Amino acid sequence: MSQFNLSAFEEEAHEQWTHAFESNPSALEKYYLNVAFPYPSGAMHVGHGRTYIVPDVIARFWRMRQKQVLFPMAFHVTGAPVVGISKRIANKDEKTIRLYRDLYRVPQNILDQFTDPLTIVRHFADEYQRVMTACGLSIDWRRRFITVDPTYSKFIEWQWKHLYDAGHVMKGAHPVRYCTVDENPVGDHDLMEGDKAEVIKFTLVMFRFGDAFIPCATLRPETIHGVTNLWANPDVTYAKIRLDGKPWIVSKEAAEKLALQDHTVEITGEITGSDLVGKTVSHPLCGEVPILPAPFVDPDMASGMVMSVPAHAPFDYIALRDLQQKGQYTEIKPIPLIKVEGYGEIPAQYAVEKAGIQNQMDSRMDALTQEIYSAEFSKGKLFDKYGGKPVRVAREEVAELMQQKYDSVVMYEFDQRPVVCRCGNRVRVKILHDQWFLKYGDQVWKQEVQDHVDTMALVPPEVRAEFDRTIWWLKDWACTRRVGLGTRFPWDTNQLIEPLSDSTVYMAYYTIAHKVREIEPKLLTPEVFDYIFLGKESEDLPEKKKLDAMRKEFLYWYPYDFRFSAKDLISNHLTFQLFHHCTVFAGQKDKLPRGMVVFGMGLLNGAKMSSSKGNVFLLEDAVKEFGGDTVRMFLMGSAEPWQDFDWRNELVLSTKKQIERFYNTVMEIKDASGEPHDIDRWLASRLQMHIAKTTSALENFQTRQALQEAYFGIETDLKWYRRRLPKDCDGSRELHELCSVWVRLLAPFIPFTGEHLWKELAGEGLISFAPWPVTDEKLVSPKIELAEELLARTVEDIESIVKLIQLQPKAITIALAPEWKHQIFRMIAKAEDKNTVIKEIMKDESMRKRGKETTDTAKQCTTLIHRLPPYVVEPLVQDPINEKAVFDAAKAFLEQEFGVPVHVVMAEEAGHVKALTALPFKPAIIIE
RNA sequence: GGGAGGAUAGGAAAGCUGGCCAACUCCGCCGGACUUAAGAUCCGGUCCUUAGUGGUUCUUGGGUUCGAAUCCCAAUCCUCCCA
Repeated sequence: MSQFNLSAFEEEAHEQWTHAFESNPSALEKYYLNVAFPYPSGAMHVGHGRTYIVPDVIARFWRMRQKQVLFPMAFHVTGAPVVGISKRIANKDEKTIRLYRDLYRVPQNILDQFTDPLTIVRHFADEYQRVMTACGLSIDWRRRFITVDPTYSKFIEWQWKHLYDAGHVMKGAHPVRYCTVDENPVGDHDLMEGDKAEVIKFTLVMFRFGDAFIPCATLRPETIHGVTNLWANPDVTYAKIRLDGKPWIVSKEAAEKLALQDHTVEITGEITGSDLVGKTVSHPLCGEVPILPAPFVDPDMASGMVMSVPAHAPFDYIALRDLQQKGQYTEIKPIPLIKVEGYGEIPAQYAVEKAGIQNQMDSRMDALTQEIYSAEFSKGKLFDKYGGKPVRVAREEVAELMQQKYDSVVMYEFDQRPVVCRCGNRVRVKILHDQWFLKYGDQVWKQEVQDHVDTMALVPPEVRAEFDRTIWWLKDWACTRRVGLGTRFPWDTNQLIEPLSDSTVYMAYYTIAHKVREIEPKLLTPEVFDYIFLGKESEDLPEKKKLDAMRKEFLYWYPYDFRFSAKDLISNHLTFQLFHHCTVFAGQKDKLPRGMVVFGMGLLNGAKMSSSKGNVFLLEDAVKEFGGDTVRMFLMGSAEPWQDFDWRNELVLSTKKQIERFYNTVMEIKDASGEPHDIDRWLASRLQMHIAKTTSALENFQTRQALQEAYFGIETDLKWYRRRLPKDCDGSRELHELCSVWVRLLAPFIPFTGEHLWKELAGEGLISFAPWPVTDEKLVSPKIELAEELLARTVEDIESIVKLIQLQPKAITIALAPEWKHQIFRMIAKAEDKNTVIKEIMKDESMRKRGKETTDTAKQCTTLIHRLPPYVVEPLVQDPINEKAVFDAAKAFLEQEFGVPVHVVMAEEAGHVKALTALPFKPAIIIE
């Protein structure tokens, strides 16, 4: 008998699988599923494993259900990250090199070539394919592509033409990080410092100083009425400028920044901070306020001038208090204008005093500012005299008003500093005007998507709410970039299509990916794709024969049936692709996606997997160490796909033992040749149920549930079966059929072991294509199962009693309930009104004669019926079993189990008080 | 801060259209059988208690109900997305 040797099985299977999963249109019904393709910038870890193994299990399942299954894979290489990686490697960045050399184990000679970004993604794309294959993924690799293939770019151009024609692509202005030395926008990877910094939008409130404006930057324009003064840094020399022709006073840094943000700036002079201090400016809405000195004012923050709202800003409150404690400006009082529960009259004062903050240098100031900011934003309301609106509403409205009527302008600034370019220069915010957007904000477009989502199958159902929300929350999306790999933007070839935007309809491209390569890219005009995907005829189409073949593929496969992805992509990619499908296939509802399955995230030993933190376990290592089947079965069995899952090496080991146990069991019993016994009928009946349950679980993507049934369910039954076999009897020859079913049910999960066992069982062809087991109704026998359940429950009861009394039993008597108790049981179980059922029973003379005995039994039966599962009670009512026959038949078994004589008697004949407690389905047990 | 989803015994995880629930299943651990032994396998146990029973449980605190892990409210914590 051949030994369990997973790696040998894997080798065997791989040989037979080469090209086996290449899938072409056929007479069979199709099933097309796909996964969000990977960005191959590093090695695969076990978290990736599950993302691709789940769809593979589903693919294998439907393939065995005799569908024509398409499971393709490609690689997403568009975007900037690898460009950054290659630069860092070129710059000999230690951290990056360590990651690639030590964690991902890239050989030095290849690492040396990683200064070219394409080399990185090509290397890891190959590695992905190798590891995916090692995991047994049944992918049609002919269709593999990467997103910078020239043919793919042509496809993207076609797709974008449709978006553009539909009016969904538009040009606009957009603030970006910008390096004034490189004269280029700056991506994450180009930053030396400040990669977390975000661009935020300030409103500049204009105070009038003589004929000039002094702009103060604020995130809280709604507090304008609470301004008591301005702050200027007395140690700073400010610039007098003409901004768009108007005189302004700002910091020198601000002058430089504003010039990048759509303003013409001309420096006309200087004025020191100390010259400003003590002067007054006129408030845009009301009266005059003074300029006070404040060393904390940073000239490099926004305009370099700050408006002070001491009632609501802790910094302003403290700065003012400090001055007043020196006896200065004592006439200034904070002006509260926002009411917020739990913060007293003057929130900033309340919070500062409650925290016991002494001065501006206190380290808690930032947190306190954030706290007030949040509290007021979420719960605050303006005083009635200022409109009485909630802060979150008023903020927008006031900002709008200030811009419309009071000369306010918007200024963009980073939320943290410094932000420094790799070249060493400071990065600024610049407004670019040739930025292109996808108008996801378009209400009509949203509605189209919503209408379609309503018809889609979403798994698990809970994610529907998140899709719905995302559709309506999406705003216009900046869809072009200047740096990275990708397809050139057709309407501005200096720019590239942004990575999330170029991978939205590629599921359609898969259908033709292997054939479109045969055509020269330059021939792939939009008309060509219009023909392939939309059936639009036009003159002079090249290579018509090939196009027809592709058209045929597309029509056969599309739309896809299910797309699989982790849940983090719901709010971008998964929703984007629906927007794009709705436009590209406008008017062809039958080409829109049918369903999606959304996964949970992966953990490693309870912590988040993260390559940068080194908390990863490479999938390849896992496969080598434990075997492909083991990795698959562990990942599928520990949680359902949509749950987060945790990988723990010590748990995986026991999964391997389980596979081995399965293998050994099958090898042991497959050639059994005994005559069938009664218990074989039970086993066959149970098997039908497991087939049905496994099937329905897989139809619903419940991999764990399916394994539960297919593996443990059958294993448990087999144990009982073998226990129940008469002494010295081997299993019957019917076990061969059970093995055949069992191996097929598990084949989607453990295909390597599956293929090997299939051969051992003399199965035809590859198990990967063998027909999925179907239930045979003829073999289903609820009655046999029920009888067996009665026996098993009784055995359990006997065991628990034997254990409790701690005596060595000499004999066991099983006393069965008399027929009249069965009658009561049935009447109660059937009765709709439990209150009158006793009366009903008492109508019977023979029952009445028994008196209290009857009522007691009725009570006990009521309790018992409650305790028994419906699947037991129901058949007992419909078609009672003959308990005597069951136990008589099992007498030998029971004696063998307990090693003492077993007597089966009717309760009346037992002559023992305990016997009187016998109930239907619950015989009395007397142990001597 | 906004949104979506979670929290179940040592670990993972089912149940969650209210009564089949002391709560499926797997792992771990403990005991027994087999074995020279280990491993594997099989049997049993694994909240407390007990002739097959009863008690206290499903993050915490309230509520609805004859009855709640399951429904409602609040709090705490976790995950993902956006800000």
